[in-house]
Amino acid sequence: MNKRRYDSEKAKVEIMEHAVSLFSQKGYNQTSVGDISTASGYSKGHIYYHFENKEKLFVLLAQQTMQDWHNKWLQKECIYFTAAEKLYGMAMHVLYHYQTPLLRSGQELASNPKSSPESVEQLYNLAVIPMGAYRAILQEGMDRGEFVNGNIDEWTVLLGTWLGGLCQLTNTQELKALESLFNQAVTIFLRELKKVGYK
Amino acid sequence: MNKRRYDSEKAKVEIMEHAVSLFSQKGYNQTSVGDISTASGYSKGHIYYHFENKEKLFVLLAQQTMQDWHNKWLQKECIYFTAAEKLYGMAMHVLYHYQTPLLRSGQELASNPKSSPESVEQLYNLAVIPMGAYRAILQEGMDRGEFVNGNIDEWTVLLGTWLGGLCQLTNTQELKALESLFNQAVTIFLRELKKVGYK
DNA sequence: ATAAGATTTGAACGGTCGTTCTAATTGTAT
DNA sequence: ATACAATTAGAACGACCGTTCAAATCTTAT
Repeated sequence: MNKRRYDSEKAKVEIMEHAVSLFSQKGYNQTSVGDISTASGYSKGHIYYHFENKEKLFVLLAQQTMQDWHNKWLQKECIYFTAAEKLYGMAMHVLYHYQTPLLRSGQELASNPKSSPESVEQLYNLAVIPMGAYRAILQEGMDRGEFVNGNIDEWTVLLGTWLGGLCQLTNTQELKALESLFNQAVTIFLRELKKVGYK
Repeated sequence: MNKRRYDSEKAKVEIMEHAVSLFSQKGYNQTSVGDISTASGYSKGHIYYHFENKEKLFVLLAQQTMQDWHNKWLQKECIYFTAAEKLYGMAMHVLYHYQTPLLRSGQELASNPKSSPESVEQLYNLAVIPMGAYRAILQEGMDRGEFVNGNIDEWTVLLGTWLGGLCQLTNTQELKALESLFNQAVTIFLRELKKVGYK
């Protein structure tokens, strides 16, 4: 509104942005609250004014990031007609927008016995979001006869793990160079989904 | 030989065994030298008598584990005749003997800017071992006409990432329950490798 | 028996980190 | 102008961790 020297909400957002960046780059344990303080320009005390503790901050960021990813997909999904097209589109959406490094930090937190069980559960629950998105595409393909009928849960997991595995490559390679690999995976997977002439 | 109260080699082995277990369970950063000391029953100082530091100890364990895995595979490989059989066998070998949790700890170490570049490089070099094993099978299959010719590097990466992705499931599910999933992945992959009637 | 070397311990140090607390500063309503 | 609440800073703490070191204990060769 008016020019106020204090804008707590802006500070909060800035802290969160820098925290995401740091957690992604350095992992959960190696990112200290001091690091976030230095990067964002706000004091450590101020971070605790906005967030209960480091763990809760991270879980919030992970949830928000995953929701963002899913919302972006729902927005983009309608530009594709067939389920097969959606699979290729999803592969690119995963490649370019899935925040692999951040979610790997989540595994760090989850594997720490000192982490609160609630946080761990909340992080594990995040995995159902992409799986649900994959499953929806497969279901749609089966419903409209584009894909043969099969064990949809099994297919969902197979597709999810493959895309997840491919995502690990984003640590060491350029995204652009990985496009053909992601597409190739979808192509191979589609050959199974569209399998005809067998029974 | 004779009953000696001190057996340094035995102590070293015991320390390493407990360290592997702890690194696998809790990750690299969350496993302290004190933890290893308590679990193994030897003092912290004694650990430093055998190993230069925590980082070097971990790299050694990771290398040894990976070598073990590969050696076990080479031993087992000869019981399979066709390349396709080897792929199924490899999938089971990965499921039951690939030490996923330990290698994830390696990512923790590698993503820490304070880790020595040598250690990071040594850990990254470990990834070539399974990839080489996958590639050898694919090459053999193509050589003997079992698989169609194709981009072997691409196929190797696709197979490796898929198995790697599936391995993540070992954190939350029973190994036995994952067998069919691993087999299904190989089946789908084989359909591409054996593709006939297309061109 | 003794000396020299190998093995093992446990205390101690320096550093880092998550968190808390108090005080200072700023905004807003009176 | 004053009071009160919101915001921010920074010092301080208690805990933990990787590492070092000097001393104690044990083995082996003489």
